[in-house]
Amino acid sequence: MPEMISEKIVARLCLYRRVLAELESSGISSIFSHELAERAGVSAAQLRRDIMEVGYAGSPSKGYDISGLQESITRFLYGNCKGTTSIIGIGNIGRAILSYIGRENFNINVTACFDEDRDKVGNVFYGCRCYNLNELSERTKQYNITSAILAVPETAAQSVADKLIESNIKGIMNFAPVQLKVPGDVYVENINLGIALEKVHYFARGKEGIRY
Amino acid sequence: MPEMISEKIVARLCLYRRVLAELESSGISSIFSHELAERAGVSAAQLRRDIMEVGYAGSPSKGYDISGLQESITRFLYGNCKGTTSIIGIGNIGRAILSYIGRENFNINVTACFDEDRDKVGNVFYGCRCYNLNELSERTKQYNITSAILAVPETAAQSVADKLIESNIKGIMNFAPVQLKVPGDVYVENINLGIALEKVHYFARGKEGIRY
DNA sequence: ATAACAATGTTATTTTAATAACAAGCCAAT
DNA sequence: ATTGGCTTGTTATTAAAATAACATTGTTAT
Repeated sequence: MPEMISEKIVARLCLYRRVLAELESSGISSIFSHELAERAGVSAAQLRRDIMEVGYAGSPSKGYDISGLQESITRFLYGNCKGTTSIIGIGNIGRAILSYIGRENFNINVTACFDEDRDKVGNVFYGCRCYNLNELSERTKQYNITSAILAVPETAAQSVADKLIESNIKGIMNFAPVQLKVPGDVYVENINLGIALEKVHYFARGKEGIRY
Repeated sequence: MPEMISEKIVARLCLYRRVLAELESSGISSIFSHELAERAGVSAAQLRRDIMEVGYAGSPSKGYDISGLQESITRFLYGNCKGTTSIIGIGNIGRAILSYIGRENFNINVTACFDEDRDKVGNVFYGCRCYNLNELSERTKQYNITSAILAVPETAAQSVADKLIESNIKGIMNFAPVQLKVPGDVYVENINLGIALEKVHYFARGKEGIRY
């Protein structure tokens, strides 16, 4: 990957890829920028500018070839390597995301999951074996896992993150409402559902000047 | 609320409020902008600019009064009305967020939840009674609910959203990977966990030029 | 063949967000 | 008392993102 691209563009490329996959399975073979843009909920200009980044060329008459563009975006996002990740903490959120990822196809495989609850260790959740948390480093290296989904309680988040980083993980999807301290080469995506809900409430109240 | 503020600022204000609540419960009474900023993971300049929006004034010598600032942000975000929301779909994600919201205190109360599974209807999940989905409009109006958490399967998302809008809901937190079509006065916050995971994978791979 | 059209790829402009800069204010130390 | 060194609140600057504009290209119809 030559140079890094902005988070927003990456997120939208993932979105386009998903829309393209749906379109492909419905039998369409090509699509114009404005149509694809509408389905993705973005403007046509923005979509074209994003696709410029991956370097795929459509045709002025046919638009974009769906399978070709899809493949091109996939190569851009994933290169040669397929994704391997793990989930730490098989509580409500851990299980929710596991069921979600298992169902859909993201080119990302949840290779292992971890918990310290003895009732969970050894079981298989949605096709994914649960290991004891104290095997975290060992298994992470063994399976060459490079990112992790952190779904442990707030109090444990930083110490587990530290172990992950020791095990050479470079990306963390963090569900704990804590600002993790990580080295500069580790990417953290914070998912804070509480804050998202507060946002919804704020704009539900205020949009269009509605008062109650 | 005089005029609308950007989504990003709102999200950060929610974050500050949470950090302030933690600080308050640990007995500290005032804090400087750079300290609060560090705990929230933002720059001091940005924090001060954000706080400017809510119109709270700190002191150059003491910094911000923690309870005062907290109260001020709360009033800005919530006004006089406390939040009432509902969850539609008590599957894995629905339960996860319900347990999450129940545990923490966001000034937002999950007043009702809905599902069409007869085994769930009538039960109480994390303190929240589950109603039949066909009572959605009725209950939403009855309890004066103004936002909703949409955690139903992709295929049902749009039709449920339509019912919500009919019931006068103005904010939706949408977990379904679909671009909902809603009127302009309805705010939608899309939570797409699959895309978030793909982002993590991309940056885990690319940051600092690491290749494998 | 060629003119007209429509969509692309890319550059230019505008808008928005983040950073930095700095005057004003307050306290402590002298 | 007054200077110095902090902070804050706000304005100015820079950077980033989104939008719009447009020249180019390929296709279709005449």
